[in-house]
Amino acid sequence: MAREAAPERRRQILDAAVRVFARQGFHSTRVADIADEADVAYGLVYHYFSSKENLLNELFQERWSLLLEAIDEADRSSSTPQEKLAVAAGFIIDSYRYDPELMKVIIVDVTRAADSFGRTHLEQINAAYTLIAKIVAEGQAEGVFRDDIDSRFASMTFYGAIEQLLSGWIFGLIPATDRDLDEARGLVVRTICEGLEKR
Amino acid sequence: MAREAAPERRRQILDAAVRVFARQGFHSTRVADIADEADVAYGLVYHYFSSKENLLNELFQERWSLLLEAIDEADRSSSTPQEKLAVAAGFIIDSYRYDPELMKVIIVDVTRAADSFGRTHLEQINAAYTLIAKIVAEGQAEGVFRDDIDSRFASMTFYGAIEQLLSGWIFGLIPATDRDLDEARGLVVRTICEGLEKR
DNA sequence: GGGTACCGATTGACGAGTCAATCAACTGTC
DNA sequence: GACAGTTGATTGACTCGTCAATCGGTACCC
Repeated sequence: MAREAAPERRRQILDAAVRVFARQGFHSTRVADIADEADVAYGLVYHYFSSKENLLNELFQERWSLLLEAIDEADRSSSTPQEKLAVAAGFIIDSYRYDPELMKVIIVDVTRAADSFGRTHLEQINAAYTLIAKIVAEGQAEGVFRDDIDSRFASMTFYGAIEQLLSGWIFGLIPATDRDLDEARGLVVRTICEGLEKR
Repeated sequence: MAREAAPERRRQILDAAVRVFARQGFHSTRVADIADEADVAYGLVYHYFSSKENLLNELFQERWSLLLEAIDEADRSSSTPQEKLAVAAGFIIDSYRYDPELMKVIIVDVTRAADSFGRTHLEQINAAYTLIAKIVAEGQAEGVFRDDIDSRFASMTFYGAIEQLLSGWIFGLIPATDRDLDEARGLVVRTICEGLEKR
């Protein structure tokens, strides 16, 4: 294998890891599988990453930090709380749209298994919930949202609804055409903000 | 170890498995850990169960079949769709209340990793979503629920919201006193049915 | 004595991580 | 512009711990 600039090789391995993790799940992928998928020698994986778990961490951090920024940005630049939530939901759904494999890995292997690895992930994950709770709380302060539902509680509900949609797409339980993804954003937000009942 | 009637021994091992799986996660528990926790010889585990995975399956089936029954029962015996959803939510929340360890195992190790094991679990899991969707669809047919939100979609949202609450409790991200659990049922249902907006 | 509960040492596979060797590209020197 | 020395990328065979599952056996009950 010809020499490459280090950053490219690193990326090549990360990308391969996403594909393999998505296909087999973290626990049943051998680092040999990753090396094969990346077309790289076994040992090289350890030249760039300290362990298999480290590889997963990098993937998670890379995407999750974008998510945190996006939610924060939504809070700062959108007007109504409904719109803020819509932007946040849109970002998550688009993350799935453009890199379903990465989102599958994050949801199935990280988000869920959050305490088998160190508590580091958990703090990051919780940060997202907290940002969403902040949006809800602001909506309540403005008098747009009812205040008999705890903002933290509402934030869990909102995030959970979205994550479940992704799970549905990931496991093939609900249709995931481009059109479905387009509609999903509005549907979650409407469900959570306006409710299922006729008004 | 004295001889026992087979069903008791079996139960003893299942109960131990729940505790260990909940503590360490499925992948990092050794069957020796389960045997120790159950105060039973290593080999006895294989006398009653064909594999470690089989043990997990049994635990899942045992609880999930009750869940399916409960939702079905809710649909048949409650009056309004809101109340049906409340009964379903209540069952899941109470499952956590009375056996948080089992629910942790089911959510963290089964529900999420649903396709690394055979597709069997997935069908069972999907059956629950389908039952909930049925309740929503009936509500729509009665004119109680709006019909511009697909029932299947609404069901994912509803279930996802509840599961996320359990996750929050499991990972210690939101308070889980008895009072919180009591309130949760009404809160999810109100959030999903009535929405966050002031009316 | 036949069947069932129970025991735990042993086996065999598997897979993460190591390491010594090789190789390709620079860097400076004359 | 060639040659030696240096650096760090790349290789993959090997080590070494781990663990699921097996198996040959004993104890007990009918």
